[in-house]
This record gives sequence, C-alpha cells and structure tokens, in this order.
Amino acid sequence: MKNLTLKDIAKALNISITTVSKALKDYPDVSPKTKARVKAYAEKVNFTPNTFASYLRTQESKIIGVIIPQLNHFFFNDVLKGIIKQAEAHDYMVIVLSSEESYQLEQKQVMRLLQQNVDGILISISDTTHDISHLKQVEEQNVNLIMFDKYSKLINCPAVVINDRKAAYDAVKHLIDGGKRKIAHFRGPLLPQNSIDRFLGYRQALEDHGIAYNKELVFTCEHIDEKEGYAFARKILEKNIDVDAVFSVADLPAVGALKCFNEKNITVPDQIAVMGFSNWLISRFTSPALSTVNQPGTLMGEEAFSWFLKSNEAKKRGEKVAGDILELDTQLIVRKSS
Amino acid sequence: MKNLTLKDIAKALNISITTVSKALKDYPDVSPKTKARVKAYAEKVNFTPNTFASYLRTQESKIIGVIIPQLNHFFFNDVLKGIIKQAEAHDYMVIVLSSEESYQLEQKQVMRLLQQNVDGILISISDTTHDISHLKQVEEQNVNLIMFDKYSKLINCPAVVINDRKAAYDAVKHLIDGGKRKIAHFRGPLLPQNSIDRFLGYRQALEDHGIAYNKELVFTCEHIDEKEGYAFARKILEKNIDVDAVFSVADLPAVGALKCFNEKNITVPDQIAVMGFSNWLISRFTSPALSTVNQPGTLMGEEAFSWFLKSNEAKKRGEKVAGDILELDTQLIVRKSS
DNA sequence: GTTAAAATCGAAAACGTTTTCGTTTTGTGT
DNA sequence: ACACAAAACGAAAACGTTTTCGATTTTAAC
Repeated sequence: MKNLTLKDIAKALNISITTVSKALKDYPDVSPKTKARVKAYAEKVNFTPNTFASYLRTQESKIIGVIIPQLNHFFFNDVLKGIIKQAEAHDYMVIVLSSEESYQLEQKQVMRLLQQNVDGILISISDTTHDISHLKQVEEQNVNLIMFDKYSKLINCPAVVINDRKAAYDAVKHLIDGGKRKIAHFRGPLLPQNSIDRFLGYRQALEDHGIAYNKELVFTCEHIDEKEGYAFARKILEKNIDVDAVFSVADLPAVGALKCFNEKNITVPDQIAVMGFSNWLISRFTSPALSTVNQPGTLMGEEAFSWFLKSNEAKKRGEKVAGDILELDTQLIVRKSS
Repeated sequence: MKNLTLKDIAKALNISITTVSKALKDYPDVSPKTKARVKAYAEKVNFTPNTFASYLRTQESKIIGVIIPQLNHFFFNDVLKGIIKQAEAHDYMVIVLSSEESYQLEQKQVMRLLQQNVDGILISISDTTHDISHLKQVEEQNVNLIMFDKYSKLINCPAVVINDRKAAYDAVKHLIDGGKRKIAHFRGPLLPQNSIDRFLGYRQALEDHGIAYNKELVFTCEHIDEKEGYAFARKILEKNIDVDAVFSVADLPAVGALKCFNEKNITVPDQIAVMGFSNWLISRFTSPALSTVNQPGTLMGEEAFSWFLKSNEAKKRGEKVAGDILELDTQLIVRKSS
C-alpha cells in the first residue's frame, strides 16, 4: 500500500494534476463543483501532500529543530513539552537534539539541523559555549533562530528567558528577611549568562541589605549535581565556615547540601536555611521540603515557538524580527527549608 | 547565502551534475582524478546533498518518529536519550511526539508521522490505548515499527521491554525475605500490559511463599502520581488495614506513601516497608531513601534504535524482521525504605 | 592503423508538488 | 449569430537529487 499522490487522484477523477492541486489549495480558478469533487475524494482516500515534494517547491519544511543542553533534565523537558505542544497546534514537527553541555556537539547539531533544512532552530546554549560563530551562520543562512533560557547577548535574535538576576535577588532577600546574614552561594559554571546573573542577584541583595560580600562563601559548581552540593556543604561544616544559609544556583546541589546537613544533624532551616532554584520535582519531596524558585518551563517553550512563528512570518515578508528578549515571571516557592 | 547544489559544483568544475553526484557516491565509472577533484571541492564549500530531494528519489527520509506517553517523565526521557544518541551515530534525525496518555492523540501522532514519511516509528503505547488499528496501519504502509516498554502483544513487531513480572516478583520477594507478609500493592491502570505484569509478579511472589492473595490490599492508580500514593497510604492508616509493606507500581506513588507515613510517624521500613519501581531521580532523595527497581532507560532506547536499523535493513532486502521481544535486565535497588 | 574492449562521461527521466502562463470553454450582450 | 470577456482547465517547468542507459573517449591488442 503506497502513499497516494496527486497523480492518483487526477487519474481517478479524470482531470489534471494541476487542477487537483489547485482545488485542494482553494485556488480561485477552479470551479466550485470540481473543488467539491476533489476535496470529497481526497478526504475519502485520506490524501495528504508529500511533505518532501512540497518542500522542494516551497522551501518550507514545516520542521523545526530544538537543541537543549541536556536531555533528561527536568526543566528543559518542560520547555520541550511547551515547544512540541505549540508546534503540533501549528502543524510543525520537532526534531530534538542535545548538546550534552558540549560546545563541539552543539556546533555539530546546529550544522546537522541546517543540512536538514529546518525552518527554524530553537536553542538553549550549553555551559561550555564560548563562541557563537555557529549561531551567526544560522542567521547568515537566513534560518529563524530563537534562544531560550541560556542565551547569548552577543547575537541579535529573539530570546525567551527569565530574569535570573531578579529571581536570585528575591530568593536571597527572602533569606535575609528570615534573619539570615551569613549566606553562602553555590554558583554555576563561569560561562553561562544565567549563572552569572544569579550570582549578581545574590551579591546585589547582600549589598542592598548592608551585608558585606565575602567571596569565601561562594562555591562554584561544575556539573550542577547533588554531589557537588554535598561536597560544598561538607566543606562548610568541616572547615567551620560560619554560614546560616545557602542559596544554590539549582535544586540538585541544594538537595545534596540538605542530605549532608541531615547526616550531620544540622537543623534546617534553623541553623542553616537552604534555597534551591528551578522547582524540580524532587524539591517537593526532600525533607525538609526545599524552598526554591519556579521557572515556567512549559510557558517558556510555548513562547519560544510563538517567537519562531513571528520570526518566520516576518521572514516571508522579507523583513526581520527584532532581537527582542522576553522575560517571563518566576515565582518564589517557600517550603520548609527556609 | 543559499545552500549549494550539485548544479553549483558542476558549474564550478565544468562537469555534469551526474558526474558530481556519482563522484561523491564513489561510483566506479568516475575516474579517480575527477573523484578527487569533486570531493576536494565539495569538502571546501561544505556541500551536503539536500535531504528532501534525496528522499524523492530514494524514498528514505533518514528521519524516525518517536512517540512516548509522557514528555516530562524521567524514565521515558531516559529512553529518548538513548534513541537520539544512537540515531545521531547513524545519521538519523528524531522527531519527538507525545500522546500524553491519550489514545486519540496517539492515533493522531501516528498518522502525522506516516504523513511525514518517516523511515520508522518507535512507540511506547499510552495507558488508554485499547485498540491497535493505527499500529496495524503502520505495518500496512510498510513503515518499520518498533515498540518499547509499554507494548501490545496483539501486534507482531520487535519490542524492547523489561520483564515486568519477574522484576515485580523479585521486588516482592525481597520484601518477604525481609520478614514482611502483609504486603499491599499500588497497582497501575487496568489496560497497560506492564501494570498487569507487575501485578501478576506481585501475586505470584505471594503464592510462592505461602501468603494468601488478598484483593483488599490492592489499590489501583489512575494517574500514577504521588497524590494517589498518599491517599492510599492514608486510607490504609485510617481504616486500620493491617499492612507491613507496600509495593508500588512506580516511584511516585511510593513517594506519596512515604510522605504520609512520615507525617503519621509510622517508621519506615520497620512498621511498614516501601518499594517503588523505576528508580527515578527522586527515589535517591526521599527520607528514608526509597528502595526500587532500576529500569535501564537509555539502554532500552539504544536497543530500540538498533532494532529499527535491523528492521530497516531487512525491509530493504524485501524481508521482514521477526516480531522478537528483547527483554532487558532490571536491578533491584535496595535503599533504606525496605 | 584498425578494431574491440574498457573506461569515463553526460543526457534525461523520475520522485511529487507548486505555480506560471497559455489554452479552451462558458457565459453575456448585442 | 457574433464578438468578447470571464471562467475553468491543463501543459510544462521548476525544486535537487539519483540512476539508467546511451554516447564518447581512452586504452590495449593485433
């Protein structure tokens, strides 16, 4: 059972391929009668035009590519969900790739997507991406480029992000409001903008409340996993570093810290409070339940796709969409750890 | 900057399109000299053949479609990771869709993938799928079909699964070996084969150890979330049902139960032991840490893709691959809750 | 120098769609 | 009946690749 073609329909109805095609696309130079006839038959045999052949004429593949830094990552999967949902609503297919936080892989994936002639690339850049020439190339090839969450300020394309600095500021302010003054920070890697921004929000909050910034209290994660958080917490306890709260760049290191504090019988939040970031599923189930910052993943994905659509329509008109940055609201989630 | 074509290369080297194409594909009727010339030039300008045009001739899209029942689901994302990784190694792209546990959506997604002319469909069927005519249609259209994890025995295609019955049996046996005899089971929905199998494994283990099966101790999840587990645990305590262990179809309900037991000061595992299933990330971080069964997600994805490759090669030879079922090993993970 | 065989190349059709443009048919008014 | 405009249709080219098959050139053999 082969897929049907326009030719098959034309033969069956004894008209030309041209007329069949035009009838299905509601061209004005097809009589209402034949239009009805064609449409009825196409419906009956469940015809849909071959997407590959269409592409060859229209240069539209109706496929977009998404590159995320990690595949089994709660937040990015949430974003993915939003993208795929919206894509489906607009008849787009989504090819998913992952850079696994590797700059080389990210470059490669971008090239693969360009080869595949996707209509657009939605990307969240990896923690190790220090150069964006591959993204420049996307723009040169006139393919729609949208960034989300982890973005670069060096490239002029739409981006959907959160205000990491403000979110971090609010989280740290919450700790300060709870009477904490000696707040440690588990920061993320040095490159990505959002780990920088969260760090800056942390420092700003300290300054604004008359607390001196102390770089001894800043610990830098490489992999952002619970092991690192555990190790930092242990270091704090073993070296007797005077700390009454921890603000972590993400939930996993915070969870690791909680585990360590529990083992050493440090009461959380009384002796040391802990704040995470991202509101992962696990944060609800730790003991004590982890306070954190909610990032609207699904919404971010949906908005990113909307931007792609806008950008694509602008492109069809020969225009170019401005490199606007859409900031989504975050929510402070206060649980038992703060 | 448009994408290059064979024509561009042909013009640049002053030879025919045919020769360029053949040179790049190492046809024997092209002289070594021209081959070298063409390849060097193609390399220089970074030429890659247009996939859509290729498809039109070869009928191979080099794209596969994957349908999972839920998008932000730890286990399925793990599988996805395996699939995408292997696909990349073999130059395939992966379109990802989700049925969100809806039979109607699943049908629709299958049809969309068939329209898209994917080379194969890898699917884990939804909990509400009660009819498989849409999968029969995949076979009729001669598109490679591979199932993973949640599969149907009514269709004859390769499947990569775990032995749910045995895994459940071992988990329950572990509880029994720990001295437990009044073991409740939070089972999954009625339709999917694996919730049936896990239930059967549970019952078998009881029987084999001289424990009478008591259907009062079986609670049926609809959504398999922590709320249900919490509710079941509460019911057990409130109605004073005599239970000394819980075996849950998945980790989330087990986590919900843990939460309830913690609140009511039931000591786990002494008063009531708890076993989950799937080894989600959260299971490591509950208190007490949850004992569970590890499902090799990434491996399952990799194997599923391998089966697709085999099936595809068989198809090219005009053969058909047998509907073999590959069972992957699971591992009992004993933590503090049992 | 002739001829056959071998090596190398290219024209052209095909995949299925879209769209331009020219042709045919229908309808209108006189 | 005729002219003419409007409506309806279809031929054909194009998208970029692959592959068949025929044409040309080179090489080898005598």
